Amino acid sequence: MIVASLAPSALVVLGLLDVYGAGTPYDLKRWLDGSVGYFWSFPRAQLYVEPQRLAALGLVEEVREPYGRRRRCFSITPSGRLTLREWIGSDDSPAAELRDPGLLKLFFAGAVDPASVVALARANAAEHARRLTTYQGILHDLEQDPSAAFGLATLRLGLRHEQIAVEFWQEIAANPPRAVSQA
Amino acid sequence: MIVASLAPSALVVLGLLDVYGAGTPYDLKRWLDGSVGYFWSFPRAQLYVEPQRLAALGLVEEVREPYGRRRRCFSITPSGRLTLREWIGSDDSPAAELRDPGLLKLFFAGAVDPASVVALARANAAEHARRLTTYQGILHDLEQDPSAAFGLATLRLGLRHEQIAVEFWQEIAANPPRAVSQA
DNA sequence: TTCGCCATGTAATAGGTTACATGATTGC
DNA sequence: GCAATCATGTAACCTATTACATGGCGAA
Repeated sequence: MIVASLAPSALVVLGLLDVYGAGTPYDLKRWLDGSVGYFWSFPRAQLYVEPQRLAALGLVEEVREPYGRRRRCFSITPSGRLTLREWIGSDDSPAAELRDPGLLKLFFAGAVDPASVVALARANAAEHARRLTTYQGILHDLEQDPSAAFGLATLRLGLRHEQIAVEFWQEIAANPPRAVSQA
Repeated sequence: MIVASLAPSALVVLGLLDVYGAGTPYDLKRWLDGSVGYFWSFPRAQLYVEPQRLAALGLVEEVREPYGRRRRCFSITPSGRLTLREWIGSDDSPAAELRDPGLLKLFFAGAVDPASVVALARANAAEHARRLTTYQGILHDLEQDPSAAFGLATLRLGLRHEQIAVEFWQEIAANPPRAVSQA
């Protein structure tokens, strides 16, 4: 049950190597930024450390260029594939979390003036609209690609999510909540 | 610009003390679990460490029971209130992230058998349905409370979000994606 | 009055983030 | 051949999480 000891970011690395094939930390970064990074990001430095941890566990294999840059190139091992599938099949699953700083601000916005609330809402509406546009672009690309069925599925949830976020913040901007202190 | 040096969880603590008043780490835990914890959680131990960091910065004040349990009770200072408002008004805002382990699994599920995908989808649909019910209960409570306008607003986004998540996973369960490998 | 749960705290560790430092490539 | 950008790596620091250890309090 090695899977229990792995943090989500480790599984992300494993999954990326499984889906996209072998790659350097920089490849991983690009793959991450263009896919799951939209809902589960972490900084680049992780992508140098994490594969080495996985290599120590035998879940990925490191091949280093013998000369020149001596770049590290990682690939998933059979044992790594097994672990990845074990994780996908396991019914352990921590609850999903939204992790939205804007929403956090809104929750605590009872004590700021309404104009600031409106500004907050407008900024968030714009940000989510931008994200929505990005997703529509990706949708267009992925629809061409029959091997991208799973990426497409996750993207569709992202799209709906951004749509309701845009609506939500527009409503807040149009009609900001007013805290009425209890008498 | 002290606000720039504060992690989101620090602001959460500050916000909770602002909204709910003075409290012990355990109070903070209960408040967190019943409100923003649904979309921005962290473990209890943080709630012992974080307030002390904030106290060192002068943003909260610690009063310790002189005898008995010698519990720490924290309250927000005027400087803390200022910082909180500064943060809410600031236009720095990292992008929202979904942080959904189930979605992560789905993204990488191209290589597992369809039955596992269906199981994953059913489990997630059930989990989100449960969460939806929880939110509806909270909605019922908050609607009575005129001072809860901002909590109510964030809750409404949570509700819509859970609704689309339930629909999404039901659709996946009914019609799981099939990866067609490229020829 | 003792058992069990709620509450409280801390220490050690693992994980994530920032910051620094430098090396290759490509376009001009 | 030089500048700009892309790419690579590491180390220090800070944050978050787990694990441990204990204390009080209420119900049987």
